[in-house]
Amino acid sequence: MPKLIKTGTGEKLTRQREAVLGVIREREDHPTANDIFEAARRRLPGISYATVYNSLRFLREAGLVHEIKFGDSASRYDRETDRHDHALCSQCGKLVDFDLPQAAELMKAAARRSKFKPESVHLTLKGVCPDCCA
Amino acid sequence: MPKLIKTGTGEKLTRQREAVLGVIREREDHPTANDIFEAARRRLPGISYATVYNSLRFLREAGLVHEIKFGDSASRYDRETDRHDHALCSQCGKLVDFDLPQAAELMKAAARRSKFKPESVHLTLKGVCPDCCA
DNA sequence: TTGAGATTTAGACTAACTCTAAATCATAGG
DNA sequence: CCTATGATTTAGAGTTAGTCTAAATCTCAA
Repeated sequence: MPKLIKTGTGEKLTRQREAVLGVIREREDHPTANDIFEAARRRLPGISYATVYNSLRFLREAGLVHEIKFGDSASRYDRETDRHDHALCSQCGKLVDFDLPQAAELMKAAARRSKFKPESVHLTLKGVCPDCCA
Repeated sequence: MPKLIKTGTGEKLTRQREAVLGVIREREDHPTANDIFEAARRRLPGISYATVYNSLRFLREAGLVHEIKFGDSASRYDRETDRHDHALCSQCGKLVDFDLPQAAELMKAAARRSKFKPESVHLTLKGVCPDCCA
């Protein structure tokens, strides 16, 4: 069902990789590698920690999952692979996806200012989420 | 000379903290904690690794330095404490500061989309720096 | 001069990965 | 059906960046 973008010899969507992808796809939130390891172990009891990391790298390079790195603590993984931005709640730590429609112009403006040849932009909003505001 | 923003009992700009601040202030680039440790040791030979980290936390909380965390590898420190954005070269890894004048509106737009009460925005451009472009 | 609190120090510890080498698996050729 | 070649997985050791701890040292007001 999932289309592999990545080609090259011997890069298959194995049982383990499928389990990891399944875990990420069925979750609404943004699990860490460790969360994924625990959930994947429920589907495939023998799966190892290293394999989860290997699978995450494979899936990321294949464009099937998106890795979010804030410097704080562990990377989080996201089933949403289209370009988008993140809002991080300063109270509860919740991470929410959103998309800024003006992203393309934004990238151009940032490129003009920095003199870089642009490849991608990512915006992070820090603030208080609706739940914590209430 | 540096104004302490942070007050509260017993939070002094000690010799060690001043050395750390001095290292950051005299550099054009964005050193890691380890770079800072090595440079600070040249000024204050006995300074310990832990003290550099303690000082960096102190200086950050006092608003005297800015910490940049990309998920990749170590945090970097920046003498520029005003709000600004970063461009990261995908070829050579160089990190450059720039400022987007429309940041305030941007924050509002992001807040609208995400429904968060905004506190700060940060934008990261990935691309190729002028040196690598040439 | 003293002593209470702040700060520094060395080094142990931790979290989050990454690496390694041996075992296992998948499959194309015989 | 066998086999062997390369890809993949595994357990566990290693690494990196940073935090913690407890003892030593410093500072300064009383």
